[in-house]
Amino acid sequence: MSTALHRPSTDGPTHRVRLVDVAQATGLDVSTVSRVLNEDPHQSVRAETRERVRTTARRLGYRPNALARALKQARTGAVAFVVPMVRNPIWSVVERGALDRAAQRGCDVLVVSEPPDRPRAAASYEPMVLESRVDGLLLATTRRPRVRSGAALTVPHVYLNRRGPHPGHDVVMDEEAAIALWLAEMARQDRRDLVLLDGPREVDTVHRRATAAGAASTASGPGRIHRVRVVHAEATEQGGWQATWRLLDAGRGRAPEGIGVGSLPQLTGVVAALRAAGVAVPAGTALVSFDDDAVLDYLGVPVASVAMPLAALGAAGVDALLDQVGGQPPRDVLLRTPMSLIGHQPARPPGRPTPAARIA
Amino acid sequence: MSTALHRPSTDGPTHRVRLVDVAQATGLDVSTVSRVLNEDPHQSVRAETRERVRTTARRLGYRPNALARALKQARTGAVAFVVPMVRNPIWSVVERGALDRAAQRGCDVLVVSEPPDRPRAAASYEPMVLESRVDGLLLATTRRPRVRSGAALTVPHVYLNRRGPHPGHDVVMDEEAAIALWLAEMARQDRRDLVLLDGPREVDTVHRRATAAGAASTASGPGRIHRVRVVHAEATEQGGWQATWRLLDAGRGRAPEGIGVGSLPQLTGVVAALRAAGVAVPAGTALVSFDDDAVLDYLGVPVASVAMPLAALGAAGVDALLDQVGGQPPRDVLLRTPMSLIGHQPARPPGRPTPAARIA
DNA sequence: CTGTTAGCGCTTTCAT
DNA sequence: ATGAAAGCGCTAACAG
Repeated sequence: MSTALHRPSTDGPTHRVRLVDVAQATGLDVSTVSRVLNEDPHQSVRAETRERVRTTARRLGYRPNALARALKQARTGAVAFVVPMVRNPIWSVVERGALDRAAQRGCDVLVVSEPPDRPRAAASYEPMVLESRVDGLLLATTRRPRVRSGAALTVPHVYLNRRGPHPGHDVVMDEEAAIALWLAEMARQDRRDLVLLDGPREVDTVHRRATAAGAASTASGPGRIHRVRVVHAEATEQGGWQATWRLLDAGRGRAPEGIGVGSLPQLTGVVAALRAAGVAVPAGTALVSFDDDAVLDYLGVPVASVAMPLAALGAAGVDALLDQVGGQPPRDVLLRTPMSLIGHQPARPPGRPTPAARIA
Repeated sequence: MSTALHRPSTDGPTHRVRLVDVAQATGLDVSTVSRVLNEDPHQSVRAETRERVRTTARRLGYRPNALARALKQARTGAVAFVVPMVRNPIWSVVERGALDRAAQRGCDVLVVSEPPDRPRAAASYEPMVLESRVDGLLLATTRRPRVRSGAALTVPHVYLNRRGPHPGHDVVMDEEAAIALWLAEMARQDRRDLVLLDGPREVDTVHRRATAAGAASTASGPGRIHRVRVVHAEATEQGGWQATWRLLDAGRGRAPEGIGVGSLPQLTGVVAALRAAGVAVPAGTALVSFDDDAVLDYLGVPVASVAMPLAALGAAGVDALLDQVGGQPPRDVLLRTPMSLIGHQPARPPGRPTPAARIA
């Protein structure tokens, strides 16, 4: 009794409230209650009844059992988003875009993180669908899906930010345009000895950027880039650090006039190495990051970045996947969102005159 | 026919394989098949039958329907891990620890990311359990659970790395010990003017570190720290940057002898500010991070870090939660894993003599 | 050792 | 406008 005093009238349910409980409380049949609560379009229910059901359900704190509903409807209303568990912050932006779009479309997203040291084949996630845990797969696996890796997946799926072994399931951004943007800016600055420093070739985005950069390198001519070397390294601070030193050694201390960097952790390593080697940025070497992030303002040197449409990528992936789940034939998606090069100046001490103000 | 030629004999199922399909194929009853496949301890099934079932199930590619099983057993075998969607990489380590332990205990983890700009109350995740999506909640919400925020959750749950409004549900690390470790080292180096630069007070870990630091500050005496100021700022690069400049302004250019930094993004901002201000690290100001990460080797200056038992935290959270789900009474957990202070020297150019080698 | 049966909570067709 | 009943795929108590 003393405890009861402290409890609200809508008491925490010892056993969960089921549809039948609502039916009982209102004196109606479960089917009627179900129709009301699901706002069945074919319904013809008296407004008074409808109100009574709604009120009672709310009072009892009724929550539909997702399991039973999914079992009956043969659809879970959820998709899995397989994402590499990396320190690179870009994925949280993609995830955010996917979550928001999925919420709009009344669907849950289960994020499945894949440890990079234990990469799994895309097919190993198929059981999640076969076991009715989710309706489809949004695949951004660490390991690049190999063309010859056997049969296509038999469940609804989309490869996000990478191309799968078979056409019709890829949602990707325009990496070639990103490379072109970088090269155009370098050409404008009359920088001709360039390096693309990126992750392992096995990553599909890297592969596409490297191919685009290589093609640009061979297509020399008036006003064209003369030389773009592609360097692969681990997508870590250490990878960027070591690769930069290798470049400096190979150039006998002469740094490339421009480096495009494929990932944020690598960029940290590159900046550290150039600073340690005494290379001026951007005077000696101009840096461009293919990821955009708040940290770019705090590297101590000016860098530019290509702002890729990451949130749109996540949203497009959800759209493509849910369309497949809904029975539409799969299709490839190339995001053509216009991109731009963003300059990042090192942050300035607050409350102090900026250089511009000083001049004025 | 031409397509059939290219398909393996274990064809992709147009309709999923159910238990009844396996039963039919073996000529047995579904209950028998179920017993075999679940390795029912009470089972007494002929070894030959058992083998036949297993073989057939594998051949047909049978996968149990998780929905039906969970519905019947009134248990999903999954827990939700609510984690702030932040750029701080520590959470991926916690997550990893949780995932591994959950896998050991035959349980799935659904990661639910909470956008920091849309913080939600812990109670808003209760429906996930009431709707039978998961069996329990591992809560690392952005917003600190307030003591007066109403009734306790009625479902199995654990607050991870923060304390909840009611005792018995907290799994936390020893933040006080971390602060003590830092202060002891500063005392050893005879540094007496110290600052703890940390996140917003609303974050429980911050609250506990700030309290511990404040207590140490008042307890002065022979060999004790004389002064520890606590400064709160956003847990971003910008937060660390701005707070550092405020400190420098307040000290008329004199930097604190030591700064303890609560989060990695803040540390980046602090290092950038000290570099811009020309403060020598560690000679003028010694930096200690309460997060450990690979990036610490690439900041260009020596820093130390307190290695917190993050993976163990995730594992302990899963243990505590699954015990609750299993019917045991909830309990608080304080991780007493011994911690140590780790020194990070800036990375050195590869293939060049280290200072030690140069001396030798 | 194996089969029969009931039922988890819900949706949906059909009947009234 | 509402109720009755079947059934989603599985497990577990009970029969044989």
